[in-house]
Amino acid sequence: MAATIKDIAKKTGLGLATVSSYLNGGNVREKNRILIEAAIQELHFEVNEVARGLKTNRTKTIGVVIPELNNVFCAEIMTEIEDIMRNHGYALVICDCRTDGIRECDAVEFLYRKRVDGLINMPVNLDGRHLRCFLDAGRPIVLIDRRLEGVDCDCVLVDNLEAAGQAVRIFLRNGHTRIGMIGGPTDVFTGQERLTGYRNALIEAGIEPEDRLIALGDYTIRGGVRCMKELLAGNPDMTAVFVANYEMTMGAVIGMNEMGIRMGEEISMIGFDNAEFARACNPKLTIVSQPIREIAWNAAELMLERLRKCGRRNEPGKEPSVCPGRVVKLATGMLEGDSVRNLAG
Amino acid sequence: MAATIKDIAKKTGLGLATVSSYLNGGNVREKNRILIEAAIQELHFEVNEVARGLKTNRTKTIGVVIPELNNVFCAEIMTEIEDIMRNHGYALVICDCRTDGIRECDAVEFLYRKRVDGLINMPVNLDGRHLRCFLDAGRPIVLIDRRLEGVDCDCVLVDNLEAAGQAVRIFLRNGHTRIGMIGGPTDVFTGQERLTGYRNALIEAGIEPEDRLIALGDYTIRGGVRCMKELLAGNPDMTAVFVANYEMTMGAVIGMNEMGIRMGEEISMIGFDNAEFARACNPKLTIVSQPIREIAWNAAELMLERLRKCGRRNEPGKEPSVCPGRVVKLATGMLEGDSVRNLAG
DNA sequence: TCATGAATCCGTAACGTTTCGGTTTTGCAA
DNA sequence: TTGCAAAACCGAAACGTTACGGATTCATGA
Repeated sequence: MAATIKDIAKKTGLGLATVSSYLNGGNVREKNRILIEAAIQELHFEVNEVARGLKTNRTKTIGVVIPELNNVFCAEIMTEIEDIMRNHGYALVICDCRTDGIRECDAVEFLYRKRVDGLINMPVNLDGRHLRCFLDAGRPIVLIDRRLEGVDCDCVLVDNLEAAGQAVRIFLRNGHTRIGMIGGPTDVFTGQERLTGYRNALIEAGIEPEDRLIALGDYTIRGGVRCMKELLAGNPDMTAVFVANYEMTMGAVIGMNEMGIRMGEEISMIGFDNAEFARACNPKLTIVSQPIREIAWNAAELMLERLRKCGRRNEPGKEPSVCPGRVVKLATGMLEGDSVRNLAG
Repeated sequence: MAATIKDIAKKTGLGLATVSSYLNGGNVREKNRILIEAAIQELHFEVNEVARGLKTNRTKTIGVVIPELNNVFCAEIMTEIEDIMRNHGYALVICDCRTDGIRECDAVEFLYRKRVDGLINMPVNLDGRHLRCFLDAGRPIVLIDRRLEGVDCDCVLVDNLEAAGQAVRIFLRNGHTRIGMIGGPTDVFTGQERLTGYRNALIEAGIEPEDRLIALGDYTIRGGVRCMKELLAGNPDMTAVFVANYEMTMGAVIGMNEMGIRMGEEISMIGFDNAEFARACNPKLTIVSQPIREIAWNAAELMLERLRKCGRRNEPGKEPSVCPGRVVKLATGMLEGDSVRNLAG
């Protein structure tokens, strides 16, 4: 039914190879170019990417495994990456592993079998075992948001230490000293880093971090609610709380609401991510904002670069990706609202 | 490098066709089955889906075009659909068109060229012109959330009239009569329907809908803020507002906050979608909730059914998808919070 | 043991590209 | 005009699978 390269070769009287060469940007004599283009028009020819893929061993497709599509941070990054990659002819196959290690393994394996050219992953598993197949095959991997020890690949992170530090210092500047934190799981990279950043900033200011002021959740709304209630119950003297991700920020707000405590008056608060939610809070919530666009741009760029240099079937001799993994670390921002009370004023 | 079907044919001494038959669930003698399985183990063989795709003219991939990934409603549906489709061996290529008609066309064309087996679309364009290529090729389409006049394909909707009606009747039951509405664009299917539902419910209760109580936004947060402020400024007697999608609900809450008006006291409110946001509001927001799981399940099931019956290359004679488009309409729920004040009490 | 139908098996020809190597054509200087 | 390198062209052989039609094998009953 659909026209093939053969048809247009026949129609133009040219050879297969010439047409193919034209399609791939090769040089073709002017009059032949016109001939070919006319034939393509007339027969509505479009190259069969599958056949091409079989021959070139590239699918022009890249896989993505993320913990939760239904999560503004992930979704926003995906939107941006998808845009960039599609402009370069790459389709994005997105797999949501629901923050489950097993599902993550399954997803990676699925994508491997689908022969995606590369993998972008916001990892849930702590070791890189689930990435083995891509690593072994020399297909490029870019990690986002979380680093993985012992896995040599590109990686885009934010400066979590500094993000938490900034938040704590805002509290300090406004006269707060009993500053609580709702942190993430200590076995998650960002959870660790943000907690460390909080601790360091306190110590720098001469304040000894206290365990009773730290509640660790699991990055879920439910966890945020629980943590906030715990902190409130256990620390009547606490005046401020820093929350280390978006879901728990929402949870913390819910928790305060349910306890009948007014944010920004009785308890000051700094949350994380999602400017929209922050604006919707009353009073407006101060948050750490992550540079979504930059994260996405860097991830896409790292991936595209790898794809450009390596990946052909018969790479002559040398291993393709001997170039070691690069790490990009980006700065976060602070979106100031009215949720931090000045104790001096 | 990687083992092919030929290798395992050679290893086992069997023919190509026999191995292929085994791989596709055909019957093979017990001893050969064992032979083949051993060879597959030993050579780490896995079928090349691209080659298979070339031969069968199926990519086991389906395309999705949505207006906004960064939108809880879309994202949640995608998560569910992805899960189901992947369990059936289908990869999801998701394209975000950012609520832009041109981008939507581009995305559909991109997916068509990528030769996805089917298309799931939450359409932005009003006519179905962007779907032409899939329609002509007889590749299945499933629309979500919005119907398209004149396009014959499967479609999963919710009962928007009833959703809006329920909201209005809750207000009425609590003694409200001056009920405002923040609606979507009238050229968007759901926008139309929800507005009609609101109007009908009022008329049914003997109240004449008034234009001054209706503000139309563009389904964005910004729009929600603007509409809420407009309504508040123009209608000092208004006691309740129904908001017709999630983003505008968030906007409306922001708007009220910024005007210093307490939700559930001065103004009662019913929003849309996203139970999490509703819980985070103070007081808890009453919302219309859409049956995400059911929407996703139905869309996936409709798609899978089409894929099962049609699509092979040389369908003998008959057009594959003569079976006309089916429309599934699902009921919404109501998640009651404390944002509707009883004027009688 | 033989015939017989059913169940398996097999070789080969596609599917639509790219690529290898060799051949023809072109443009240009002599 | 001729010579010659460079540019453009070409056919055929892959890439790894499926599917057709015919060949082989099997179990079974006479």
